[in-house]
Amino acid sequence: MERGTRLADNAKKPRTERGRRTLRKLLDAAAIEFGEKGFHEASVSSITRAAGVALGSFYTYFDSKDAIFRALVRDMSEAVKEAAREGIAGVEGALETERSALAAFLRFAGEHKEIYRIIDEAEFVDPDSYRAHYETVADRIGARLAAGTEAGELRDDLGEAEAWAVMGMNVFLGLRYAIWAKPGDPDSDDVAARANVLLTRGLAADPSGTG
Amino acid sequence: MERGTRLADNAKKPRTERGRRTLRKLLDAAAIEFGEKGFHEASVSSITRAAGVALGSFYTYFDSKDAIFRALVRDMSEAVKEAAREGIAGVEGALETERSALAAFLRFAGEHKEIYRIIDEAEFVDPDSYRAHYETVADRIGARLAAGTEAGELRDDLGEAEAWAVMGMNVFLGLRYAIWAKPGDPDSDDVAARANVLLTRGLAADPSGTG
DNA sequence: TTGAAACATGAACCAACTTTCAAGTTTTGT
DNA sequence: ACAAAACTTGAAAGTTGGTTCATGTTTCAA
Repeated sequence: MERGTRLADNAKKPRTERGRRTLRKLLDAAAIEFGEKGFHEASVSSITRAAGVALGSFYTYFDSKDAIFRALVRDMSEAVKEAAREGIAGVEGALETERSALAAFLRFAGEHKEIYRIIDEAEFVDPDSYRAHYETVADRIGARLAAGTEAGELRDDLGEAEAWAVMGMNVFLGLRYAIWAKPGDPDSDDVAARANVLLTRGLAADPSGTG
Repeated sequence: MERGTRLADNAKKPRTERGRRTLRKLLDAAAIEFGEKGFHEASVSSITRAAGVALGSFYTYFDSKDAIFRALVRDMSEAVKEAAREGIAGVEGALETERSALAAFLRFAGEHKEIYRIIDEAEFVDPDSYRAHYETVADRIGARLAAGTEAGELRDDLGEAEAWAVMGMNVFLGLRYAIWAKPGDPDSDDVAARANVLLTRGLAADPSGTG
């Protein structure tokens, strides 16, 4: 999809430069407000106040509070996927690819904590987008796993379940180590490395060490 | 499952039998309403209507809409843990235990879809309970993994990250195969078995099969 | 039986928001 | 320069739904 168009589905496209600036200010303010307060606590007036725009102007660009939220969910969903895409560019090997994707996602989540909350709250405000987001991500992971199988690097009995398992692992490691990071926690690369050992060898002890 | 006692923290304890019946009706109705509509869409009056109780009676038992939601979150969090606990009772072996726990969780989630939504929405309505829920579950999984290490069955370098990874896997498999179940999907035992192979051996192809 | 406490009731109160609107200002094309 | 279109503005309309309250009924112990 083209660059500026993504958000335009629900937004009434501005026709002047001034309009584009105002729209951008509203979207940026909304991302922060929704991220900090959640959908219901954030108000249209708090968004326009933060954006430095009159309350009424909001409705020049969006039909409703729901509409701007939906626009943001789609935008953030794209941003997450883009971050992972960039994180694996040029990486060789299926397992290495998964490691890089997770490390990139963890870094991205740490820098954009609001994205987590916005996508999570979409479960209630915009269920279709929420579901579409995770199904799309799972499909992408599934495709990567299939490529790894094709290359002989991964087992040949992998499917949708494994893709969802990997995604869940990644999301919860992000929740714990990016969103709820504590002092002394391992960094993104450490966490990604540990997860990668799990994906590579599993949890079982080496057969040789059995006693 | 048995509710009532644990909830009394936020509930104003009824002193008569009639009071206990009314409280129970409100809690059961609230679980259904919150599960179907989410916190903000559900209203106190919809809850009392569903419970067959007058609007004003609600405030005889709860200080606010938030209070009854918090009571439910704690109750459901307990119920999830209890389901997993029952599912692993008497099971031998660390990997078998994880398999049984996941299978039990998947069955439970399928039968109580409202629990998923209520715990998810706690992220916004009652963040402390939300966090407490996942930290407690992760601790439990971590303890099981440590026991597996002690028994020589699991690797000796497992820690918090692996516990969160396992939890994330389980939660997302529940989302996909219990909450968003589709016709033709594998059943709980199949999904748990596939996840268990991942936990046991990982995703990598057998070295012998390399070509 | 009787009085006090517990409980039930639903209309009304009230605060918080979303959305609309009529009146102004700025931008753009000609 | 001029008019039409785009955009801005904030007060107020309109809604929604949580919470309160005065009044009535039921329960329970003495």
